[in-house]
Amino acid sequence: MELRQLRTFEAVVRHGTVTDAAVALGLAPSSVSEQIRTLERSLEVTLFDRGPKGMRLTGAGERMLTWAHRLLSQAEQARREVTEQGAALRLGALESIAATHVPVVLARLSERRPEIGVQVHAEISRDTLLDDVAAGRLDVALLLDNGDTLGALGFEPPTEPLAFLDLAPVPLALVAAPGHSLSGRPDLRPADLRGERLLVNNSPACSFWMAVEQTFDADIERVRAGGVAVMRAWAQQGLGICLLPEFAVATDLDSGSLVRLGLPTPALSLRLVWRADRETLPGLRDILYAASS
Amino acid sequence: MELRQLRTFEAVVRHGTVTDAAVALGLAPSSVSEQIRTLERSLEVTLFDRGPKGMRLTGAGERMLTWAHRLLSQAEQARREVTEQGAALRLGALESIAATHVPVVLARLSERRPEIGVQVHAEISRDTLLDDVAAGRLDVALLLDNGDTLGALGFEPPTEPLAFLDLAPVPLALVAAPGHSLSGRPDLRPADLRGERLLVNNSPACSFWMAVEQTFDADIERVRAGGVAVMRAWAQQGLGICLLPEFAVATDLDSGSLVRLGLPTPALSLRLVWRADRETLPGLRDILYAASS
DNA sequence: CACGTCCGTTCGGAATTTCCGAACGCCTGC
DNA sequence: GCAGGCGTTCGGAAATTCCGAACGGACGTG
Repeated sequence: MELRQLRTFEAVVRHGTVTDAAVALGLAPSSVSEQIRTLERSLEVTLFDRGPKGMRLTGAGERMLTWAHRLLSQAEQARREVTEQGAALRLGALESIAATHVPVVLARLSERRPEIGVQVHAEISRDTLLDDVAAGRLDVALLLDNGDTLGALGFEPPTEPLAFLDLAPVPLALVAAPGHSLSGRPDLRPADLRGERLLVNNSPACSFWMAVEQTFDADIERVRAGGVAVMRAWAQQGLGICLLPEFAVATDLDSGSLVRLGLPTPALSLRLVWRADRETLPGLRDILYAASS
Repeated sequence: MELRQLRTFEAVVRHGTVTDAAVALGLAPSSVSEQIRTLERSLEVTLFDRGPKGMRLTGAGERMLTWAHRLLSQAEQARREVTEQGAALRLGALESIAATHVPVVLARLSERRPEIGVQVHAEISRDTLLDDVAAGRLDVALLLDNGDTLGALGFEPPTEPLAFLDLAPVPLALVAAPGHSLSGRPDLRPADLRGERLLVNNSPACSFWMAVEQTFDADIERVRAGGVAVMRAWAQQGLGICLLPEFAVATDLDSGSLVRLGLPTPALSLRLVWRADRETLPGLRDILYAASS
């Protein structure tokens, strides 16, 4: 598997046919066809269903496309960073918060120290994120945690010395469909939820799931929904209740399509993490200063 | 910039010299040197300071190393995710043979290629089974047929190009109750059965019924029994004769509760079917090899 | 139903890339 | 001064990539 094949693969997906992709790539269709075949053989999977109207992705092809985008994008980022001599600070964030919280941090930093360049990397896995920080591949990471120690939410940080600073609280809300039997009751206790179905997302490693484990006993039924959007939708339809960050459900709470249940929930913190021995890194103290409230 | 160059680059960093990296990579030092030079030219940066003791990273090289690790690691993650989830071969079989023949095929495959995962789907209808193969929802199907072409038994295969391999014969036996007037007579002809009642099962689409149609004239009375078990029971009680796979009546023949009539019967074959254009499917050739006698 | 068009694939051959081995220059240590 | 170890250059071999021609399949049109 080489980047050249991924570019070809991605071009076939984008253009829909080997023939059009070949035109776009400046290659003959047979060359494109052969590259795809070679890639499939090296991976030992079929990436496309061939049809008279062109190429349709298989399930494996869908998964490959996600990776192809990422790898090609990062290869281009690599090229840019390596060739430009600017030492931008490399900030990693989980995809779950990259869209919502990273722009706020960047805006604040840009306002106070506009000369500091920041390069953002979205990661799927917190472990990978922290490993990248520990190994020096990222300068800082932005993630959700709570408590006084790194990992108090329930995950195991790497053994390398990591320091952190909490930038902002991230309140959570336990929400349910309008008219839910528990809505309107203040001072709920976890025991009051006995018999409820608690929607959780895909992964026990997710911050929200960990927050659920901090809040509720194991005997409350967990139902795996997909991501945050699915959880919200199911909650709206009365299929269960769920614990989500307030920012994710603020609109629904305002419009009445969801109601907040009166159970105290743990707050998460937006936490910046870096290697403790890297505080001499140019710009790090600046970002710490600039990014905090 | 290609992944192969990044692997070479990373090896030079790890081993410290072009010469040692070449040994590790199984290449000549000149090949390694040229790959590094080519990479540097494509990025338009110098990645190493050359010295008498080997290669030392420049600043750009340090930055490149971070990316090289990430890209190579993610390429490997991509490979694993794309191939693993697709690795299970989807095998469909009719329920009528799922219990009797599929375990044999799976056991044989597991013995020879234990790393190939198979996901079994039992189907009720052969048409559905073959449609699933034609449409790519199943990788292979296991069914009963005979003759040199798909469908020679009497069914109509889909129009998509399907290939097949016969794995094993499935002999049939024409059986009747002990003491039947035709028992003990060798060299029976179909005409000898005039006046007999021929037990058949529920569906003309069933392989056994189709085998009956291949063997007997339409003027021999058909009596619909239920499934194989019901047919066997009725034959034992002298309610008719029936044509069943030997494996289904072996015990009765041994114990004498049924007797075999001396009429040559067509043999069925246990047939593996797949899309002809899917032979690049990982594991398919392996399963073809492993599953055949 | 025949034909034309568009699709992807195969295959032999040409073009290009990669690799190799030999030769070389540079630097260091003895 | 010399030997050893390093990386580089270069001509040639080997491997890979690409091309064009030919083919078969599917679909749409008359």
